[in-house]
This record gives sequence, C-alpha cells and structure tokens, in this order.
Amino acid sequence: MRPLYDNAMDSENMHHEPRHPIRVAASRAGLTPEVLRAWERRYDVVSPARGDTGQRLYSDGDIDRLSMLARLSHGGRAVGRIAGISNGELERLLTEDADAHAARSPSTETHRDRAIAAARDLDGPALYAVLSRSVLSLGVLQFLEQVLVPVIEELGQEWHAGRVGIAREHTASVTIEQLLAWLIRELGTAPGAPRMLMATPSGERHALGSMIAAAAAVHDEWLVTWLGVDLPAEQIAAAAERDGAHAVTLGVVATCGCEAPRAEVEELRRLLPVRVPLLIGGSGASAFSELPGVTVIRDLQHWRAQIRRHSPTIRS
Amino acid sequence: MRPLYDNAMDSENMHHEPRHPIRVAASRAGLTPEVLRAWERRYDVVSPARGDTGQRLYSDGDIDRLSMLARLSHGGRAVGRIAGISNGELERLLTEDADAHAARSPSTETHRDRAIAAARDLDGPALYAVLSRSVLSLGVLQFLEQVLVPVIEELGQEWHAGRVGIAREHTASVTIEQLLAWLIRELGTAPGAPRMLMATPSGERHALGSMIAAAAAVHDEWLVTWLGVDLPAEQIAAAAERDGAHAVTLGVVATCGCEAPRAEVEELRRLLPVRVPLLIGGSGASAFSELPGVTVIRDLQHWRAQIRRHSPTIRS
DNA sequence: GCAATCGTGTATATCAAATGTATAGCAAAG
DNA sequence: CTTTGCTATACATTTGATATACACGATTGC
Repeated sequence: MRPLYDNAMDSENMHHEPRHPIRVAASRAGLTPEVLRAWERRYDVVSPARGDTGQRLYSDGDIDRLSMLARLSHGGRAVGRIAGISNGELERLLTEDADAHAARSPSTETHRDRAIAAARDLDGPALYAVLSRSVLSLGVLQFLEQVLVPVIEELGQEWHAGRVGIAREHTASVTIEQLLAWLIRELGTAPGAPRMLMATPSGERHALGSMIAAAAAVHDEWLVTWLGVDLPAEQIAAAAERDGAHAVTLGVVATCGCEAPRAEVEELRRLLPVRVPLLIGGSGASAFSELPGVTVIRDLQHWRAQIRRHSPTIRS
Repeated sequence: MRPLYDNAMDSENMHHEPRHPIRVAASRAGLTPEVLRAWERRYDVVSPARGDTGQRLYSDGDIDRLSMLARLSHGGRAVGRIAGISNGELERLLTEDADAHAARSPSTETHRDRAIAAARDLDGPALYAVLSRSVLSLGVLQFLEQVLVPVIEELGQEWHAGRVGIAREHTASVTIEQLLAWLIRELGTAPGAPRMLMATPSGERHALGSMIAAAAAVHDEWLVTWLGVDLPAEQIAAAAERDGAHAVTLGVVATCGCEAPRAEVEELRRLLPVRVPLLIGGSGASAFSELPGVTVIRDLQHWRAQIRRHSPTIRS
C-alpha cells in the first residue's frame, strides 16, 4: 500500500488521497465531528475511506465538498436537499448566493443591534466606534433614520421601563452628541447655501433631537448654525437677524407641562420677521401645533420635506 | 422525474427551475419568510413549486418578481395594488420611483462632478473635502462604486488625452490615498473577522486600486492587512503565514508588458498554501486569468462576491 | 371631520419534518 | 489511563406549513 503523506505524489491524486482524521476535517469545514457523521449517515454527503481499524480518513476533496455544503447549509439551504448534487453545482450555488448577497444593500439591522448592545454595556468608546462605522457604511441619512433614531427610542423605552439607569442613558447621550458634532462639522457646507439657525428654547436642555435634525439639514446642504440649548427668545431672534437666517428651528422635548416654553416660542415668533419660518420638532412640539406661523415637525422625513419647501434657492 | 440541480439544463429553463427554499428566497428578495407566505396566500404574487414534503421551492424568476414587489412595497406602494401586474410593468414602476427619488436628494452624479472639478483644479484640500462629504452622504459602497471609481477613470482618460498633467494626477492620487487610508482605519474591524492580506507585487507601484478594494473588504468586515506596494513574493507569502491570512489579494496595474509580475505571481502561488485563495485585481489582472489557483477580479461587485465566497465565517 | 373599514405586517398556536446534539457502550490510539 | 473515534439510539431544537388573530396606519364613507 502506498504510504500516507507521500510527497512524491502528483498533486492531482493528492487531492483524493485520504489523509485527515475526522477532527481535522470537521474543523476545516467549519463543522463538528458529530455533524459530519450525521450527514454521512443520513445523506451520504461524502464517503471517506477508512483506516485499518475503521476510523474515517478524509481527502482534501472531501473537505472541499463538506466545506461547500456547510456554507450553503448556514446560508439557509436544507442539507438534505443539496446533499446529493455534484461539486460543480455546489460551487455554482455558492457563487450565486455570494453574488446575490453582495448585490443586496447592507443590513441596517445589524448596525442597530450592535449600537443598542454597546449602549447597554455603558461603553462610550465602543458605542462611538459602532456608530461611526455605521455612518460610513450606510451614509448619513440611512444612519440617522434607521440606526440612530431607533437606538435612541429603544434606550428611551428601556429607561422608562427602569431597565437602564440614568448614568447609562447619559453616557449614551454624550457619546451620540459627540458623534453628531463631528458629523455636522465634517459634512460642512459650502458658503452660499441657505442658512438655518437651530437651538432649543429656555428650559429645554435636550440637544439630541435638534442635532439629529441639524445633521440631516447639513446633508441636504443647508448651512446650519447651532446655537446651543436653553436659549431665551431674544437671543435666538438676534442671532437670526445677525446671520441672515432663512429659517429657524427649535427642538422641544420638555414634558414639564409648564407654560414657559410656550411663552418663549410665542415671543420668538413675534420677534422674527414673518418671512422667516419657525419650525419646531421633538416630542414636545405637538403642543404648538395651533400656533400661527409655526410648523410642527413630525419626523425626519417630514423635516426634510419642510426645509426643502422653505429653501430660498431652488435646486434640482 | 427530473432531478433538481440538473446541470445539463439550458439556462432558459434554469430561470424557472424551482431550486430555492423559502429562507433563501426571502433573504434574496429582502423579505421575511412570513411575509412571503402571507403575500402568496393573500395575493398569489407567485406560485412556488412544492418539494416532496410540501416545502415551497422558488425559482430564480419567482425571486426576481418578489424582489421587485418588495422594493416597490418598501417604497410606499400597497402590495395588493401591484400584486397582479406583469413583470414588465413592475420594472417600469421601479424605474419611475427611482427617478422620482433621485430628483429629491443630491444624486451621486453631483458628488462625482464636484470631485472631478476639484481634481481638475489641482486643489487637494478641496478634493479631500468633497470626497469625505461624499462618503458620509452616500456610504462607503456607493461612494466607491459610483463616485471614486468613475472619478479615477475620468482622470485617467484626461491624462491619456494629455489634458491634465502628471502633477495634477499625482495630487489627486495622493489625496485619494489619504482619504482611503483614513476610511480604512476609521471603518476598523473587530478581531475575529476573516483576515485578508493585500499588497502589490514587485514592479507594481500603484496602490490606489488595491486600497479601494481594501476599503470594500473592510466594509464587508474583513480584517485587512495592507502590506504596501512593490513587494517580492517571498515577503508576501511570509506575511500571509505569519498573519494566518484566509486570503491574499494583489493589485496589478502595470502595463509594462514585461514578464516580471507574472513570475512573481507564479512564485507566490507556489509559496502559499493551496487552501489560501490568491486573488488579483486591477487593469493588469486579466493577464493571469489562466493561471491555476488564481482568481481574477473584474470589478468591485465581483470582488465582494468572491471574498464572501472565500470567507471562512458564514454570515447571513 | 370623524368613525368605520380595509390593508398589511406580525404574532400565536399547532403540527410534522428536518436537523443538530447528547448518551451509552465499546474499540483503538497516544 | 485518558482521549478519540465508532455505532446506535434518543432527544431537543429549529424550521416550515397552516390557520387564526391582532395591531396599526391608510382609506373610505358618512
């Protein structure tokens, strides 16, 4: 009998020479020895040679075949259904599946889930890394709408339900604000673009929502001036005048039920020139829906449509 | 009865041959198995064949149709209203919707044109700004495929035609390389991902193509080691062994016609373990198409499909 | 306007088949 | 003598199918 591991052997036969014990074959194919035996018993996927005392000995060809079957199986195909077909066909199916997957747009769910996991772990740097990766992978818009907003909503729910503490929520907020600040700066915008002033009124300290909107606006090529949080109406109006803002947007989350923000908004509306639209977004915005000269923003989609409507320059 | 996966079948019937289980069909169409069943039950969108125990088996044609319906549905059209119409009509609706959408958000053409303009102006920082804005707006993949590659091709043509000097081309190259380096670093990848070794062989000094491929690989969550340009085969092989690379990719543009790169590639293929695939991309890659154990990459799509096929870890 | 209705994605329960994993007893290898 | 591998059986998990029900936004009707 020909010795195993014969290096004088030509590479053609080499490929069919039984050499590997089940452990090695399983590991290379990405399976467990148990599964290898089960597949052989049930579907005869391969017929490895046997050693003198009955141990299976797999050839490189066997391993190739097993490896292909393993990938197709993990890819959603029932092993039993593909067990009987030729190597060439297996290869074709694999190529097909790979093509189909590559052509598909990347999954936003994965990014979302990872971000939520990182936020739960109270791990700022990790969260930042996950989020910045998402932005680059998906592009700003998809990121904002399909990753960041859902993540924030999820965290909000968990916080309401008492499953995460205030510290965790705060860490996440700060991290996300840093990322948004970077994003807004990085996206920049050429001078000559329509100018938008953004802020939150007195009594409102939550910046997150407005920053998300600001990022979307910058993406749509507005030149956004971010004034900050908790600003009195006069200052906002003064800044709008100074900047020659084409629109002013406030973010309001406050659920305190007090009348302060309402008075602020009414005063701001009085102070601003009529031709400058005043937009209000955030979960607390619906309280202003009947104020004249004020547009309430429902969500990001709506926001983009609105600012497009109010843009002084008409762009194709 | 005719066996499934009959490779003697002509490609025409192939398209209607039921081969795919519901999971694969759903994944390819971008839906869930539940939705597939609901659509079939309610609207008879497709009529998949059944296996011996009743499982649905979808043909490629079925999947095409489902995929179109899915895209239209996600685009806001009611499934029930489009369920009964012909494939041709579906296609028409899709292009219609795509056009409407393109009119709304800044298109990839805009980004491309701006980048080309900046490159023509010999303005590195401006080019960098335009490109990084594109990445953030569009996401890496779209950026690479629809902005960066066209820009580079355009510049190449202008250079060939003598309309831009070597200085201009060099400035652009350096700027783009900087951006890609930033991108690759920023995208990062968690340890545990499949490892890819990338380099250009001796005699090849153009890094751009490989870096684009590297960025795409990093986006697809490979851990890419970028060795650099102009490396002898032994060093690449040694690095591959040291890193435990799952695949090695070379970029070859050289049009010198000399035999040097060919010898290098052949030697590298000898030095690498057989199980490590050797991929070659770039405009000079086609010269290696008949080498055994070497895969020639046509374009980014093909590249992504290939690396996915060779990935040792299976991700849905 | 506002309420009733419809359309549509998703969840539940139940069943059967497919498939992965564990157990036990024995033989052989290191 | 411990580990590995073999067979055979049993068990558990997952998947797919059908049928029904629910939730929520959109549409329709008054």
